Amino acid sequence: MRTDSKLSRMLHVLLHMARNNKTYTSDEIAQMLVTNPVVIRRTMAGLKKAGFIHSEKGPKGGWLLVEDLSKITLFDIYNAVGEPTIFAMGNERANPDCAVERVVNAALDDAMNQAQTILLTQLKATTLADLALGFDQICTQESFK
Amino acid sequence: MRTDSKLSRMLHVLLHMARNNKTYTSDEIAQMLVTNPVVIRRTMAGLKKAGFIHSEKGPKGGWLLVEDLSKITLFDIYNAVGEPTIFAMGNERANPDCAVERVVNAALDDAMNQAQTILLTQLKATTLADLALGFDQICTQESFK
DNA sequence: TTATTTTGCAACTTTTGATGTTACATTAAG
DNA sequence: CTTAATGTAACATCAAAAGTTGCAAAATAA
Repeated sequence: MRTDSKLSRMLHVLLHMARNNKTYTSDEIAQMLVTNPVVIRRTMAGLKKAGFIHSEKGPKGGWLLVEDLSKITLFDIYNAVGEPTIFAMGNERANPDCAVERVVNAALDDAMNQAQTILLTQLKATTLADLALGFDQICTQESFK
Repeated sequence: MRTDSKLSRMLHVLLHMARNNKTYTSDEIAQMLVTNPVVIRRTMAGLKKAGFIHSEKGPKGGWLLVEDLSKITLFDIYNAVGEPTIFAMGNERANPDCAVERVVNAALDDAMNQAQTILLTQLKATTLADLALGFDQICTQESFK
């Protein structure tokens, strides 16, 4: 499969939404991310369900950020987009008959669990406000580009 | 794509090879892993190049482990099978024009790099001998199964 | 030297999950 | 009522891992 970029993309979108504080249509966002508006709706549905954004149908409709950036962690977004699979490698079978394979599985699972814990801990420790701050430090003015 | 299981599979094979200390044909190994002998040859070619195993053509040929388990780490095998991609998620573009996206990328890269470091450190810290020992502790006798 | 067994490997096919696309229903503004 | 949006189902595409097929090369044994 391809690399899952839903988390990355949604962070990108949310930071833009926060900066410009306006409603965006799926088409605008799709152009920004160089993709399709349906993909945007599909992914942003999760953010809506989580209560971070709001959507409105009809003319003048679109998407609007309704939560404070400081209250949203990267982990929250990871969750909101469906907790995508983290690893591209892993064990062949979950519950093998072979005892040798079980030992191998346990070793790899252990290493991967440690890595996953670090990753999720990092995501939990970072808010969108942190990212916005980082942005302000490297760039004064920039719209969608 | 599917989850890469080359590391897992090769660990499984090598532990069996060490236990029984004989040559195995690709067909035997393929049956053990429930796959195709060509897939086995393809993957084990990396282990051969790394010097962990030896192969012999013709009748009485096959694969033989030629390195001490205590001298092979899980990381060595990870390398030998071509350093498979670790993460199934990640950034959309490597070098985006958009400054917001660069900030997002940096945050995710940082978290993922930390996780990767932990994972590889674990793999480096574990030898096949460690796994064999773990096996002996949970099982007295077991052949391919 | 010939038949057999086995690795080596190129070229293709299949599988699987993310992403992309099309079509149409629904809803709100004017 | 027309237009501009979201909501969603159904299907198409893409990419990477794994699986297959076919055949060359080499080694053994008769």
